[in-house]
Amino acid sequence: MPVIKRKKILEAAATVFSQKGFHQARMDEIAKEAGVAKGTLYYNFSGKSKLFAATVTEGMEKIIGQVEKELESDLPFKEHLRKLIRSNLSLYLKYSDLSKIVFNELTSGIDNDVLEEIEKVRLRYIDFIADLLRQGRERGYLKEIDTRLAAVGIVGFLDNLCNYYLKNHEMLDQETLIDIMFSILSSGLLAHEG
Amino acid sequence: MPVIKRKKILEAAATVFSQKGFHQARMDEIAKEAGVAKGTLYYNFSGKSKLFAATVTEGMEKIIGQVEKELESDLPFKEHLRKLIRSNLSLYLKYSDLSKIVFNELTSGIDNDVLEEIEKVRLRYIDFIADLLRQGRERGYLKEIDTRLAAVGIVGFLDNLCNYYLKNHEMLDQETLIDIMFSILSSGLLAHEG
Amino acid sequence: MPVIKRKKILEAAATVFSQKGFHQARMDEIAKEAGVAKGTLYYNFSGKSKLFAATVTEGMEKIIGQVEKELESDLPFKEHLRKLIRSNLSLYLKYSDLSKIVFNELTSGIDNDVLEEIEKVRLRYIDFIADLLRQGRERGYLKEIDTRLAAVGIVGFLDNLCNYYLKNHEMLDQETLIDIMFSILSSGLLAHEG
Amino acid sequence: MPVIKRKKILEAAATVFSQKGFHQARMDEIAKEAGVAKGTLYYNFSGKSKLFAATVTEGMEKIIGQVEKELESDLPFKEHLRKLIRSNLSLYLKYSDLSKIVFNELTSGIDNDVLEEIEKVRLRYIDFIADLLRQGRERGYLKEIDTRLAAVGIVGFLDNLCNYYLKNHEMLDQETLIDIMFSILSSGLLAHEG
DNA sequence: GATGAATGAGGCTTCATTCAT
DNA sequence: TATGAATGAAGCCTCATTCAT
Repeated sequence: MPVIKRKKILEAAATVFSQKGFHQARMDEIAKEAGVAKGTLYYNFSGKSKLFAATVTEGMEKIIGQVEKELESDLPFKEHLRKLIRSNLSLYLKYSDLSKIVFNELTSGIDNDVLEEIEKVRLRYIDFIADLLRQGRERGYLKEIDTRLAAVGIVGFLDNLCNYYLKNHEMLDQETLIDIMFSILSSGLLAHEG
Repeated sequence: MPVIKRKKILEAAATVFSQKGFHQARMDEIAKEAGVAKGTLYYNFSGKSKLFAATVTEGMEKIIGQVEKELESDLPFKEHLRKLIRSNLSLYLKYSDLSKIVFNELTSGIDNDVLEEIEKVRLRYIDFIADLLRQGRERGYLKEIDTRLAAVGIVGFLDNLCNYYLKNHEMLDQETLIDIMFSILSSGLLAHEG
Repeated sequence: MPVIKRKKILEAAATVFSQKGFHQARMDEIAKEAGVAKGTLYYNFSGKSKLFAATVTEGMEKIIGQVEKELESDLPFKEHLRKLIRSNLSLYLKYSDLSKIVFNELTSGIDNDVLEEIEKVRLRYIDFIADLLRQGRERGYLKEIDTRLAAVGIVGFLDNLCNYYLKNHEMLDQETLIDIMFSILSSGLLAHEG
Repeated sequence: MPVIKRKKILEAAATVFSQKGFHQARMDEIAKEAGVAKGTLYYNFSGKSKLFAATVTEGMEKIIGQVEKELESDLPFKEHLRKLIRSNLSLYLKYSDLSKIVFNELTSGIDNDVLEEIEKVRLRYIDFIADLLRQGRERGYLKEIDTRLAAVGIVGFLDNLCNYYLKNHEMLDQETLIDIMFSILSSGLLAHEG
């Protein structure tokens, strides 16, 4: 009920989980970060796994929602693609904590049902992109390829590069990065197709 | 000296680490899997982190070596790219244990020097690909792009798709997957360039 | 807060540490002796070394406090000296556990900061005695000697004899022992000085 | 048989045991210090405890022998006492390693038979001093006191001060220390006896 | 005689979870 | 609702000892 306290906890959890990863994150630390007693975590969430699941899903839902919103407009497909890349990058940087969890913390040792829940969020994002591609394909802008597979590849491609940028941002201009990502994804690596 | 015992341990470690992840892997289990006493692990490696590091680096060196060997021939660049994709996939499937570690287990909580060692292996692979691209670019087959960045993106792209294939291989033909990966990487998503 | 539980733990620790010494004392055994779970030890003290330090310092503070109290009165110096000897003996016997630790367990292998803390308590006792001597010297009852050094010697003298008495008390009357200790310390070994 | 190897091991053991104490000394380290393989320790001594016992007893026998030799002459008792003090100090400083063991490492956790063996050496030294005193007493130089008890006290007195000197030798002249020790032991603390 | 790789019992410590208040 | 003291299972690691060579 006290939605504020729940939010405080989830924010603290996001911070700690992303800094330490699931297994290294300590309930103690999350409680301290949230400014509540450890018991309170258990009063609001049934255990560590469930707190983790809530953190990830609620966080990701918010992010996906933002990407969707930013892509609502009715632009030509190429612009859509560029915008997706830009949004993905800026949100990755903004919520790098959460992103790292979703894309790197899928190791086992987490309750299976929790893992599945997280996988579901991942898939929601992939399907959202697949949908984007499908729309483009239906209008003829896109090759005739399996859009789900393409989306999987794109997410890996973007994720790896965003992560690389995060670690090396001093050596790399953001717009340049976006240009490169767009160039490869739209027309590939080869010098000229023909 | 008994290189065989060392190898047995590293193989067992690769199995367990990839199944459980670093933090959930138990030294007990690795010892049992290797058929040695727990103390033997510590006699040969100074601790869990170091065993992990050895597992990953020695394993990856082997894999990278294999990819390099398979790509030694003097094919046209497009064929080289296709071969890279094919090798990457087959080795990913063959050594999926190790691959999962390197690409997913870079969470914190591992000794920093170990993490750096692993990162070094990752970079070796990326630089190997970047080199491949540079050769292609120098002969004019490739766009004028930052080859390091392209390599980072490609690795993420391939890794995500290989991993997806691993989980869904019943729904997907291997050659089809290779075709799609090649198509996107070589000429992008767009229907026609120009 | 539950000062009672803390006290229970410290008492159990004093017992076990003095019976087994620092390195041979087992946290398991201390917990059992205290009637708490092993985790409770760690909830109240950050580790074995810190528990040891607390046991020693808190125990010794109490003992030193008692000696000081018993010597508060304004007796002539010779009576003071005799009283010191008597108090030292009776407290050594009463808290032989603790005494053995402080005077015999200063071996290495204990955290250095803990060793220093213990050394500090030892010095407090030595300085207390040195002070006693200084007062006597100022009033002319005592030789003109370095009181700190004398105190160090006295403590060793008393400690060794108390310990000897502890092991051989059936062969030795307590008052006789006090007389001997007093005799040597006050007028030395020689038959007649002059 | 190879008395040289045995000696090398015992010297290494003395070094390591005195630096680390019995429980913290590692057989590995002793072997390394001695320049032999670990198995060789077990080939020559049946275990850690026995090696410790041999180290202490053989070492102490040597030291006691030296003190006895230095006191062989037929000096007046007072000179004898002063010489004892001087020898005790110089040997303590020379073999501080061993001394620390004998006087501080009598914690339990060592095999009981080994402890008894060490205690026996301690007593030999105490009895040697008691003998010295008895001779003096018989010639009328000494008070009519229990010489065994006096010896126990003297050993504690000297040991504590030697140890103090060892830690604070920069602040203290050796001859001054000997004077003080002699003064207190011979004529006590009081200003004038009468 | 000598070696050192291998062992495994046993220690310290962590931390998710519980529950009386 | 909220707390935080208490728990104890479980993990990493050490090291004296053994034994095949």
